[in-house]
Amino acid sequence: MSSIESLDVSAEHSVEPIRQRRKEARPAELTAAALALFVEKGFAATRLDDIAVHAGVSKGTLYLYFDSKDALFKAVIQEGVVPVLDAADEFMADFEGSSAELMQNLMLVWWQRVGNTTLGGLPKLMIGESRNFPEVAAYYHEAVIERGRVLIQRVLQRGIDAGEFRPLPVEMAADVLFAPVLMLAIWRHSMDACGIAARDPEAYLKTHLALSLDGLLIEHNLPPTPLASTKKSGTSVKKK
Amino acid sequence: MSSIESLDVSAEHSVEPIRQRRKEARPAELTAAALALFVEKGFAATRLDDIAVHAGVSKGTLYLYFDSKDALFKAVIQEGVVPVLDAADEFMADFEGSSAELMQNLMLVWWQRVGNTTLGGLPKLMIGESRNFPEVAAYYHEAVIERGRVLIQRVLQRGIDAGEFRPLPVEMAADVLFAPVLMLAIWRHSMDACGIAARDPEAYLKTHLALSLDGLLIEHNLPPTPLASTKKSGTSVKKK
Amino acid sequence: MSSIESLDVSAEHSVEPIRQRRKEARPAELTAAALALFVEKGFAATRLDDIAVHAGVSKGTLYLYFDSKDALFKAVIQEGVVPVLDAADEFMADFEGSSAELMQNLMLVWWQRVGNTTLGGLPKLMIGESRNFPEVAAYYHEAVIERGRVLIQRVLQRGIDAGEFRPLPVEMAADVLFAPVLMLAIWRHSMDACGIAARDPEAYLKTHLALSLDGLLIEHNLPPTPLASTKKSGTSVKKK
Amino acid sequence: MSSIESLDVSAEHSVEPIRQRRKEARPAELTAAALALFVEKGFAATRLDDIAVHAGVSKGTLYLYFDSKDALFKAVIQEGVVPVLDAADEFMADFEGSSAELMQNLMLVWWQRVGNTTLGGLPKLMIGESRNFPEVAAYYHEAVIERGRVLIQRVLQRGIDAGEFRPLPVEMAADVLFAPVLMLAIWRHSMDACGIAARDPEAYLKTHLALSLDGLLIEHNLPPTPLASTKKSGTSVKKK
DNA sequence: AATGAATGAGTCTTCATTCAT
DNA sequence: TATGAATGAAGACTCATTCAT
Repeated sequence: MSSIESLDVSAEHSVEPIRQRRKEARPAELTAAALALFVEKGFAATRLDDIAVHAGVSKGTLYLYFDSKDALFKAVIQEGVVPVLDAADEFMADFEGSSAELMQNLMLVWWQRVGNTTLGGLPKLMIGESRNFPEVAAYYHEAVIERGRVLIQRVLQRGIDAGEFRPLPVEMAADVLFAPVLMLAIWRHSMDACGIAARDPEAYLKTHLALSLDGLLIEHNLPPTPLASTKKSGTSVKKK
Repeated sequence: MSSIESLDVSAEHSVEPIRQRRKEARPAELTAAALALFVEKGFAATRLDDIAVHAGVSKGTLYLYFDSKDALFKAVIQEGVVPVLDAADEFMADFEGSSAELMQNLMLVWWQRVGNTTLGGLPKLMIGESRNFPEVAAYYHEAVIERGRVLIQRVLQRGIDAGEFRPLPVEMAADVLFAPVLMLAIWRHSMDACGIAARDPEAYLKTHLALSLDGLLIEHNLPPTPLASTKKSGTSVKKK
Repeated sequence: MSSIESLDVSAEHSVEPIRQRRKEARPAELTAAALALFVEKGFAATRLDDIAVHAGVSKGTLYLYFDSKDALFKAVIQEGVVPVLDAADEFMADFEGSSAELMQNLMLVWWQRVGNTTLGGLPKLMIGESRNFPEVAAYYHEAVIERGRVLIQRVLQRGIDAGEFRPLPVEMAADVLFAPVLMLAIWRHSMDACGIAARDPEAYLKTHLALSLDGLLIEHNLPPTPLASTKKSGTSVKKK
Repeated sequence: MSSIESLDVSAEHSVEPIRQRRKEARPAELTAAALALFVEKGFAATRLDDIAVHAGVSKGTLYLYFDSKDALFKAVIQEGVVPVLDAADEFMADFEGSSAELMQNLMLVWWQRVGNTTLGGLPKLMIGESRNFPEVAAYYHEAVIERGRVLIQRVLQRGIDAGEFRPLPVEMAADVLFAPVLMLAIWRHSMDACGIAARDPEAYLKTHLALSLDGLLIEHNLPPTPLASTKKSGTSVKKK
């Protein structure tokens, strides 16, 4: 289901002798180099030569591990996806505390463990290449995006069920809430990288959370009905 | 200052013979075709041949109007930026009503006039190519991003001054607030275009606005102090 | 006999109204511009665009007078050849004086009227393009080179017959004698034109004539037999 | 000073495995093929494809050794210059005999070792391309032409000092004396190559030498003053 | 397993040539 | 007659891919 055409690049985490360790590490070194360059220049503009140099091997060596440039791209995504999934699973196992805190932790942790790492380039990469690699995009969507969405949706539902959050269309709200965090990661690998600095990430995230939790308005005039049905409530008329 | 090398692509809408009309319209036709393909495939993966076919001209014709593929890219951004600036200027001239309504209008109008049009692809394009075209990125940043930011910041400040919005670090908040709208446009030209549908844009924006205005929490415990210092919220009851 | 394929570019020297004068002058203006650029850059490296600009017309106009770039080249050679032939015919009609003076005049006049003018570029041009335009080369050879050779040969024979010059294989000697003059013209359009100055032309020619007439040696030990049969005489052993 | 950008084409004739031998020989094979075609068609009219075929490699291989067509041209000149310099140095080391014989040897050897070989095409090539490659022309001038000139000048001076040659402006005379030899090489690669045969080289050179040494005139009337002032000669009788 | 020389299909770019006006 | 916009075949150059070592 969630496997691209060729999953033969899967990393088998067996316990082999030390001498083999290096050999086994090779593919990961290659995909790491490829990821960095794909994120920087885009898939088409990245030369295999550069990747090889970046990884400290010869160009021919790439073909010992990957059938083609396309296959390398797929492997890059695949390898990048795995740790994200691991991190996601690890999370939310048994969190005690308010849903607001949970939400806050979720975002901060994502930023620290994913967004602010090399993997933070994946969203930019997939955004740029999804139309050129629809199958990979589908895989990424299913394996990462959808899972991430569900995760946030669960947090939202948790808050709603606990009477902490207002009733909301969780599917929509989840996307809206994650967008600023995604943009932070995207920015870091685009504008940011060419001298146009973004806001301070920590403060940015803090603002995002505060805004999301409390909203802009000082005086709220919220109806008890769920948001989905409140057509005109968004621009609620204040008493003035 | 904020103009790339050649700004001579200005379209003077004089009343000339039909054949001249065509000649003058050519560059715009070419950049339109180029924009569509650059957004779809990325700069490097787009062949000039395809652009030419898309525009209904021969390959050589492109070189009558643009010195190189790079120059064409720059022109695409430049041409795309102009209408956005025009729309921005036109906006916020004299709006009567609450700042919340103003904010809502701003986003809806941007979506209808920019995000949901061909120009909506520009953010995706610039995100993907900024590191390959730093000067163009700088121009785009200055001419579009910064102006857009300031616009939102002004709306926020307007609301704060009127006692409608809570005091906020407007610079941060502006970026946070625009991120979901940007992501909507980005999504439309990436995942969306390869079958992975996003949420319904209208509903998505509505949720975003509702969330931004009222926040997630049912019970707000907001201190009168600026947002940056509000750490542990979520327990006490708002006056209502 | 001495016509290239298409001789339809021949200039008809009729006496037409002034308004036509311009029209008639066109081809000559075009070939003049072409000659200058062909000599400067070579045939292949010269763009018709440049020629048109140089001649102050549009590119399309060239095709009103010449069928193709090749045809233009042929016309350039043809036009260049005519005045040279005229000058040659005019010369040597009835010269009174020593053959040495005649030879001297021949060379000086050629330099002044041909070598040192725009036409002086023809040798360089033909040398560079002869293998790409064998027919043109053949025409040029027959119409110019061979006639020039014969001219010099006649001067030599005149001197020999008058007992002024030693008996020599006139065919060989003619070529040898004209080589330095040709090199002077060639140099002027190659090295000379890029800052590497040749010797002063006048002094150079003077040296050439003196050398040709009197030779290097102080003490000559010439046998009365013609040069062709004097195998070892060139390195005549001086008594010492 | 007199080296173009890259002089790293030096061929180190070490004793390496066969495959390495080939790798090292490649650049020379490529420049050899390029020289042949550049001389034949000129730089602009020669296609890299043809050079590749001529050298028995693929088009891409050329780019393994040379950055561009221009770089290949430079290398061709550079490689061609080296053996000429070597031959020149080797020459005139310790020659015993008359200066006339020395001059004769110089010309014959040049013809046999340079003019009549592939390298004989260099003059034609440089004449045709000097204005398109001024820096290369400057290098060629300094490294080859100027050195050749000096060589001949030294021979002339040697003869003058020994009382064998008349006092002459050696700089002028050297150029004049070498011109016919150069023309012989130029001719061989231009007219000659398209069916218009030149004179027999050996006989041509012999005539050149005889003429240069003894002059045309039977009766010399040479004043003891330097050649530059001998205007009207040809009447009085030499002592014998 | 690793290399890097060699390949050639693919892309950008140029420019001789055409043609509607 | 003259123009210059448009064309497309041709050529320089790149780079993913192969393969002998």
